[in-house]
Amino acid sequence: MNPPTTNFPSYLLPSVFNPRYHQHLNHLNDMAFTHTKMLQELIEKRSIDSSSSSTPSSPSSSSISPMAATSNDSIQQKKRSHSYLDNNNNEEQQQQQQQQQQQQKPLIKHSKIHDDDDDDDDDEDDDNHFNKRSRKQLKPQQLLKENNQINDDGGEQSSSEEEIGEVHSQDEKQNIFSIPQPPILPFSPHSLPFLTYIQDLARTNNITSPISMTRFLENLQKEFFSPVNNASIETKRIPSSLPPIFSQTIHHHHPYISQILFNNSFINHYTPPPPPPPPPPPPMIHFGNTLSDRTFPFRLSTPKKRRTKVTDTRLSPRITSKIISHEDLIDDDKSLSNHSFESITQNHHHHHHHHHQHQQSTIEYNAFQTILTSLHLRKAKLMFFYTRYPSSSVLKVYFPDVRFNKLITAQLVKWFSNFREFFYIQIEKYARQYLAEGIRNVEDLIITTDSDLYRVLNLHYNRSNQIDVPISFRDVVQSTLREFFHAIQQQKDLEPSWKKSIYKIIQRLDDQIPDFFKDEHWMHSI
DNA sequence: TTTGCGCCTG
DNA sequence: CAGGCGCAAA
Repeated sequence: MNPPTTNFPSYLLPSVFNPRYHQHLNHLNDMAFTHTKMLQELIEKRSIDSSSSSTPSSPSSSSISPMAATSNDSIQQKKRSHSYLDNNNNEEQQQQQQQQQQQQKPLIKHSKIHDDDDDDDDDEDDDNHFNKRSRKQLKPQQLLKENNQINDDGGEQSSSEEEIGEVHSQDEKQNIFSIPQPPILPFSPHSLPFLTYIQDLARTNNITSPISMTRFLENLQKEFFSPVNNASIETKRIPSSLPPIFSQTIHHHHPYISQILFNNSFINHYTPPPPPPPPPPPPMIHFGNTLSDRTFPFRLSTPKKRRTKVTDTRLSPRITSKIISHEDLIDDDKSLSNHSFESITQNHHHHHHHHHQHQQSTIEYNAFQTILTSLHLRKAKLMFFYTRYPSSSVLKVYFPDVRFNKLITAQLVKWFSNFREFFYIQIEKYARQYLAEGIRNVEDLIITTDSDLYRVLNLHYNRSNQIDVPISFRDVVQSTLREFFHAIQQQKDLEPSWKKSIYKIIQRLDDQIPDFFKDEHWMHSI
């Protein structure tokens, strides 16, 4: 099993031509620059500190409350029953009935005949849809049965276990010597905040003792690896052969550092990746050997249990199950910046008044949100007035205070998916309603800001009603309504995925999101 | 085989 | 809103 050095795996070749690959590389590049710089500074600082200041007196091994302070402010989950009138089959019967029972709804505009004003949420069953059958329209595929989901997980776990498994064989690197300095790396502008963030962290936490440094770096490491959006896939392929040029810096240092440095070179030179060696990953190795870290139980042998509930919002599409299997990666993704460093200080029995200071600085760090708050949710809802189908890149731009990782991105995407779902369901409901009322032409469907449909939508995406709903949204609603109306009228809804075409049309109606959405101050004002 | 998306459910 | 699931494009 000698690792071939010259020919790189063929499966990597096609990906080079993938646009996303370049995009990904760019991002990885930025990350690598930042990490390199940060870690170099940290290393310097550590060497200085550890040499000058003797080891801290109190090992304080016991009683580390890992993160007892997980706040669970759960976002209020309101459940509403979306009833769903689906009266496609017997149009005649229904029309008769419905007209009898609710012929009073005259036109689209100003149809607040609804006895009530308050029950915006559940007004969906105002009209009796006796035929409300389950939403599930039998898909043709369902004939294929679902008996085989056993094999499903079998392939999953096998596929991606080593996201960070590349740490290994530092022996190779140790053999080399004599390289002066790591290359000066261009500084990525948008990584600046993160860098300062780390610097502040180290400074504020008074990283003077080796042990605290160790923990600091460990946390750092986890923080780095977890958020690597999409990057980990590539990263894990990076082989062990480390260019000599970096060896001095990293030699006898934490594997992560060498990894970062190597990534850097990899990205910079676009070196074709050598074959991926099967790295038996010791996920986290102690930082030096002189340290008394043998004693600290931090999380070297955590039993890897999957977290049941995270602080607040969380989501995991199927990928999560994979990621979670390496859970240490994302484990404290959300709480890391908040709690872990606090716990460090606490571990030293320094429950002093400094605590207050630490908390304050913690708040500052949160300039980089690692979780999505209810504020973000509201903001996302408002963005929905402009964009129904935001790309992930757009989301990144308009949530500058959020440090994106796979889960965050997935969660945001899921939010908009849910927004759309509600949006379309409401519109479909009204379309059927209007159709049942006897409206014939789509031209008669006119949405105003007073329309019930519009009001319902506005209520859900703009509760406080304190924001500016763009006029364009009205047009979108109207267009969507007409599309649904027309489709239903043409009995298109009997076809399997008849909504698909509508979605495509609506997708083109996305507007530009105003820039003030990027302003954090503005966000906090809503 | 791996992502992304839509549907459904709680 | 979040989790799960299945299909299908990549």
